[in-house]
Amino acid sequence: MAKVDTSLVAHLPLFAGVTPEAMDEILREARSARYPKNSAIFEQGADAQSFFLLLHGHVRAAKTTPTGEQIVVRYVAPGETFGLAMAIGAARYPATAMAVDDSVVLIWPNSAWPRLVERFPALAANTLQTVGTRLQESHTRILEMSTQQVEQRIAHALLRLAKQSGKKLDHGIEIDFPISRQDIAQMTGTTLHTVSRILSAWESQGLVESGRQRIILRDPHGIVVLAERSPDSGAA
Amino acid sequence: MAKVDTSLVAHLPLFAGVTPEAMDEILREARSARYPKNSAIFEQGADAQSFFLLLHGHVRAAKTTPTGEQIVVRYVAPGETFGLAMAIGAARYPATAMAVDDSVVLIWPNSAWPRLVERFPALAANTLQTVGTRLQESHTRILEMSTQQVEQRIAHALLRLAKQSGKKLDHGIEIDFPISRQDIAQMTGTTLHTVSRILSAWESQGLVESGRQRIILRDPHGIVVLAERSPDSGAA
DNA sequence: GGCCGGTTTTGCGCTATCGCAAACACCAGG
DNA sequence: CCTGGTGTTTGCGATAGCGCAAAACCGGCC
Repeated sequence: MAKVDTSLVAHLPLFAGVTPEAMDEILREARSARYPKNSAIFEQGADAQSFFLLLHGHVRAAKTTPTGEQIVVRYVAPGETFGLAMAIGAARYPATAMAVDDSVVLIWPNSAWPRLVERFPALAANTLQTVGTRLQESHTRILEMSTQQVEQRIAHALLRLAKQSGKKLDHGIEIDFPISRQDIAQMTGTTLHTVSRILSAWESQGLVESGRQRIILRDPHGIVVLAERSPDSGAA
Repeated sequence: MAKVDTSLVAHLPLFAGVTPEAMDEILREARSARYPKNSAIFEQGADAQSFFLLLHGHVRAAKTTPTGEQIVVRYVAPGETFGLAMAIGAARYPATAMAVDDSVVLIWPNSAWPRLVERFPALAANTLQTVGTRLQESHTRILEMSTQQVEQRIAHALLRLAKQSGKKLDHGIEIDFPISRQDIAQMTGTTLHTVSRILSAWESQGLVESGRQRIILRDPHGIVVLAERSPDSGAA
């Protein structure tokens, strides 16, 4: 089994307050694995047997309805945990995780969690913090879906993606993994058609530049303005 | 300070795995307080100084936008915790909590949390579980808002309220606290007008009976059917 | 270098739902 | 018993965004 370099992950929020020796012990329980682009890491409804820490790449967590519609729960960036089903008391994964880029993850068996938490209570506290933050983000998303129109929701979604996984360019910010109109629609509760229309409009205003599964925010500040615009103060 | 009876709260999920002596110690750090109907317990944005456990009554947690719109994050039922801002690493309350009925709560100062968690690690684990469950519920809500129409969302919302806080009647289930059309609108991302129209329609079909801040599900199963109906399979 | 499949764009009608406004009902208080 | 006020019902446009369908595009692969 590949040895994981402690220094690469010790600074992550998950391990705040954990000593280097403890890190060794924690990492000894993990194995690492590589998932190629577009491969599934786990499926919604499957027995939750492991939890994960993303080292490289990007992972999309999506939830599917009985009728087949999907929403994107979130995009996982390097350094973030995912698949914490058992930590929160679920026997099955509530969503599907798929690598949207070639990705490398650390994998712990669920059985290790109770032992780790007992030896390193900071892990539970850190995880609680993380999950709490995600809960708040979910509430914010609900608030947006309830009170804002599609254009504003898309603006917020892109800004968040840019902050989380944006690559600074000379002029603008590029979202650093492949993302389609459909994906954005599934993040904002709309359809790919509407997303396409809005991005086209933005492109003609010089706010963004985009193509096949690729988006560059050319005028982030202009998009912030859009995002905060009240529903009626529309354009001419 | 009023002494809290251990036996009343020891069975709650929050205290799973905590010994009776430990319970004493935990409860010694709390005080209890009574909030009359329609009084605020804490306000969104205020310094988070305490966390809460609801003993009696019902509390509404709501989030407000800069422009004044509100959504209901959740209704808190007896036995549930709320205002856990600090446990999840927030310095300020992300929502406003208001008693919708005369309510009694236990209050711990935030400063007690680190100490309690250190002495009773089960608390952190239990809280993680709770927060995780709420996170999943939030995702479900986002999924519903993204994929279902208003009527189905209202159906789901009422069914959840009935499960959480329903009082069984001879014929039907009554939601056991005052709730307005506006409240339901704020739970489902619609307007009180639309809620009113839909409830009126349901009433004429004998599915519900409702009045001023009062709702009785007369045919819960019929509402389940509505909730699960696919978007197009509409009525005649 | 041409072909294939997924992605994006765009037109067009449709409708669920909003938004406003007015009329009502009901409970609480005096 | 009357009255004020909050919550509810309902009518009637207005419209944002959906849904379908078709065409254009783009990139990688053979």
